[in-house]
Amino acid sequence: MNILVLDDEKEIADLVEVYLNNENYSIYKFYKSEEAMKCIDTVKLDLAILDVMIAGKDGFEICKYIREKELNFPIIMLTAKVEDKDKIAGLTLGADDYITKPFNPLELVARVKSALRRYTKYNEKNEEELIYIDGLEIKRETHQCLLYGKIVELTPLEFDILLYLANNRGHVVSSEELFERVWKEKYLDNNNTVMVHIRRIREKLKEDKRNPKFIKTVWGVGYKIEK
Amino acid sequence: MNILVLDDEKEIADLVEVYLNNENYSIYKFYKSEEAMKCIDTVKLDLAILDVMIAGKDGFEICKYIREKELNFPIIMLTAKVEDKDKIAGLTLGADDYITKPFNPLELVARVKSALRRYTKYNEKNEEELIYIDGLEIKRETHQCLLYGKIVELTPLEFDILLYLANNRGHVVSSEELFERVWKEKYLDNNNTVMVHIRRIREKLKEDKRNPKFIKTVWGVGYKIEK
DNA sequence: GAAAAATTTAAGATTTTATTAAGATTTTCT
DNA sequence: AGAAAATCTTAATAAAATCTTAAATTTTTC
Repeated sequence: MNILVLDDEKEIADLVEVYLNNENYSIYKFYKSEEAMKCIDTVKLDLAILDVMIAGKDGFEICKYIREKELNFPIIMLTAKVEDKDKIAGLTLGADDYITKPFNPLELVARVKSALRRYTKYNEKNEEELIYIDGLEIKRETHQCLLYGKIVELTPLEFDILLYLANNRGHVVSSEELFERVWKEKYLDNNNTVMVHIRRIREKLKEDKRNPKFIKTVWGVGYKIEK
Repeated sequence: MNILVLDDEKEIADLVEVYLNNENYSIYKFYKSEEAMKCIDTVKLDLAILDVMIAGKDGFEICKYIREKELNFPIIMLTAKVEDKDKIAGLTLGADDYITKPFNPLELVARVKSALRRYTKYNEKNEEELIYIDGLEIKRETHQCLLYGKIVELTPLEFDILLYLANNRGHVVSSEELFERVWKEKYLDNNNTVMVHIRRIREKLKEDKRNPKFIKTVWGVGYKIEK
């Protein structure tokens, strides 16, 4: 697997290289966007990790450039931690995933693997634009959710939580994992906000309290949606 | 759990020590990086808390040194308050988490716990996905257990116990070992809680009381699952 | 058959999850 | 910008499930 890494902070690019090399990926590492562009044109890449803020062409532009060549190419963006989530959302538009600095290298590795898996899967079948689970439709693109054909109005966080569970159906997801994936922040103790959201989602999905059909509780572990 | 604390501000190192001691961690506290390095070489540590700015070798270098020895070792960095978040990103590179001074000691404790949790989880990851024993399926990821294709509802401790026995199938495991591995606490005398759990597992696995098929009693020694 | 070890039982303690509602924050609308 | 509406977080309480304990019982060993 060939992975492009672009970051003008040398330390970060180097670190990423070390960790990904360790997983036996081939790394094409650049500190300047011009060089990266050249690489994009000449090498058969499998994934790109781009710093959003970079001199010259920024990550966003490069992302666009790659997407023009291949629509579903997996791209992970690196961003500095910013309070304004919308700003991040805007900047990382078009990326498959983004990671805020400073990040745990292991998390990066995990996400790289996940993005590659998704990509491979996509090229085999069609990446699930629409998830259908027993009467429940979740449309990723339009951020819509239908229950037996009727629209269920979910708030943004509710939608993200449901989507994450649905994407991982068959697996148990802990509150901690859910929080860190959806909120993209560290989970600290005594935080039952995930639980409250789960409750609201269940309510909106008209779940039977005693025996929920979609989101099941796995005691002591987390939540899951059955396969 | 052994935790290394390195900060040249004596007050801070001492404060961290007090709070972590209170959580029953063993603290190796140093004000100078040279001494800390010696400790790293000689003690089996579980986590390191490093001040970024420190005379001699700085936190970043020590971090690198530790990572060379063990790639995924959990490291938390302490940094002075800096406006530029990118700068922090660079400085704390390679750490799993960072905390800016001044910090709330309770938050530090929470982050320490979180980092240790993640580390333990990571180390558990590289085990068998699915264990199949003569009609019994144990799925680690989904925390599910099937008996002849039918779901057996196990509680968290029950699942962990069964998994431990299954991972060590062919070997006899004493109650004491089971307790210390599953509960991660010291086993004290007159403690038959393991036994009670074994009983409930056997019940759920529909074991023949006289001649259990899965979990066998090895008299005077412990329990085992045949290979 | 007696002693040691293992099992069973069930009640009370503890932990985890669910619910609720109020207050804080963010977004939308004018 | 300011008000209104929607959304999110927090904290307190309730409910449910699980875990521990201790005593009574059975099984195994010698």
